[in-house]
Amino acid sequence: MTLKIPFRKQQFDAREEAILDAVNGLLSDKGYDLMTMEDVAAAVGVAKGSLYKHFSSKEKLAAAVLSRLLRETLAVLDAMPADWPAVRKLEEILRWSLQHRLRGGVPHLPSTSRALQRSLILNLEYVALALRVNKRFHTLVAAARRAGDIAAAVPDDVIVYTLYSRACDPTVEFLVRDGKLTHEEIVEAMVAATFDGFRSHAGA
Amino acid sequence: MTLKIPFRKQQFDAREEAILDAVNGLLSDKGYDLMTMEDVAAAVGVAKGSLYKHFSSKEKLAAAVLSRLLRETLAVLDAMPADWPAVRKLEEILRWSLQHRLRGGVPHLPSTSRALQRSLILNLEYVALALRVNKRFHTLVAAARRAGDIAAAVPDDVIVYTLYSRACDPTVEFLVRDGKLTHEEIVEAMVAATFDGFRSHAGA
DNA sequence: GTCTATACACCGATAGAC
DNA sequence: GTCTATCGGTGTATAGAC
Repeated sequence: MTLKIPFRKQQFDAREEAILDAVNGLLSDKGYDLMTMEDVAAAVGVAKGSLYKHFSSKEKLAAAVLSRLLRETLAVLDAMPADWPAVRKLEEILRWSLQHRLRGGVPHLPSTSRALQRSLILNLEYVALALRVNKRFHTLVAAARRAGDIAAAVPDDVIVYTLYSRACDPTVEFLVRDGKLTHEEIVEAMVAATFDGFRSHAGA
Repeated sequence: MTLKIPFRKQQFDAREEAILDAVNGLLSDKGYDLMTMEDVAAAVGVAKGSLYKHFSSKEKLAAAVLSRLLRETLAVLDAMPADWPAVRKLEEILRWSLQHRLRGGVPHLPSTSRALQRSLILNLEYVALALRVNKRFHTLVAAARRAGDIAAAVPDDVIVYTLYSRACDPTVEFLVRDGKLTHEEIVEAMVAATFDGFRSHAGA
């Protein structure tokens, strides 16, 4: 059997990727509510109506982008050396999230828009991926706690949710806007603040 | 001279307060973009058009609510015992923010809506208040650092911005929704996570 | 000053020509 | 499958009666 892929199909897939990339940028820039289908069409360079031949709704479009992000996250987790301590893995996943966002990626949490949140719950693919990511995070936190690396005062749920929240923390935007710190310094400062806190632990 | 305030004026002011309270609730619930003037009118119990006799636009309305919140914040800062260490004051202001939000208050940061952000920059009263609050925060952080209570790895800006961000951290909503922790436990866990971090500092 | 009614703009989604 | 044109719905803000 021949595996040749028709040219038209290739072109279609390429355009679909371009659409996802455009939505990625717009989503991280203006957010879901303020992003219009016309914005997307203009960014890709096609007519508004044509978008609906690829994605049947604005919600499906956003879900596709966020699902892609979750798959990337799982891939990053899989690529981590098995001998790293769990707490190190948690640190690295936060570091990756922040770096990814500074490169123009979408944050994990779509919590900025109630409308988007509600539609995502109905999206089977997204929910399945989100559950897998969430399970991986919880497993890591539990392992880190068994190893004695996690503070007793901070419950597991707080840690996992905070990891998501940090990925869309507006602090990043403000620091970038100020321009006093490099992207790398921003990432390291936020990782340090998250894992070791504001307080100095030098003295007693 | 008589200081009697006309009845009509009292009624007008009372209604204005009611409007601000309604917007406060809606803003913390659906956010700026999804909140419509009809929502506000329905919550207050007046017609949509009547709102514009009090506030000339939706943006002014939101700015009024957020300005009121900033004034409250300044009042809380003023009410703190002068002999508290600066780091203690920072901790308390975060604690107050989280408690205030759990009681139904609006988060400080309008960072969820680009549209709101842009209009606030043009609002003189709001900007002036925001600058005052920001200055107070920076002064406290500088004092805490001089006292040796702040980690060297975390710049002042990161601390101040994070204090704002924490006040509207979606982690709070998720923890409330899960229902495993009481409001008080949520506040303490987040304060602990923010100031002492995830990592256990028990061992070496 | 509060109401009803409406002007005006925008957006998501669809229809139909090519 | 991509375009142009448009429908239906919604939201801010205003006009005008009372």
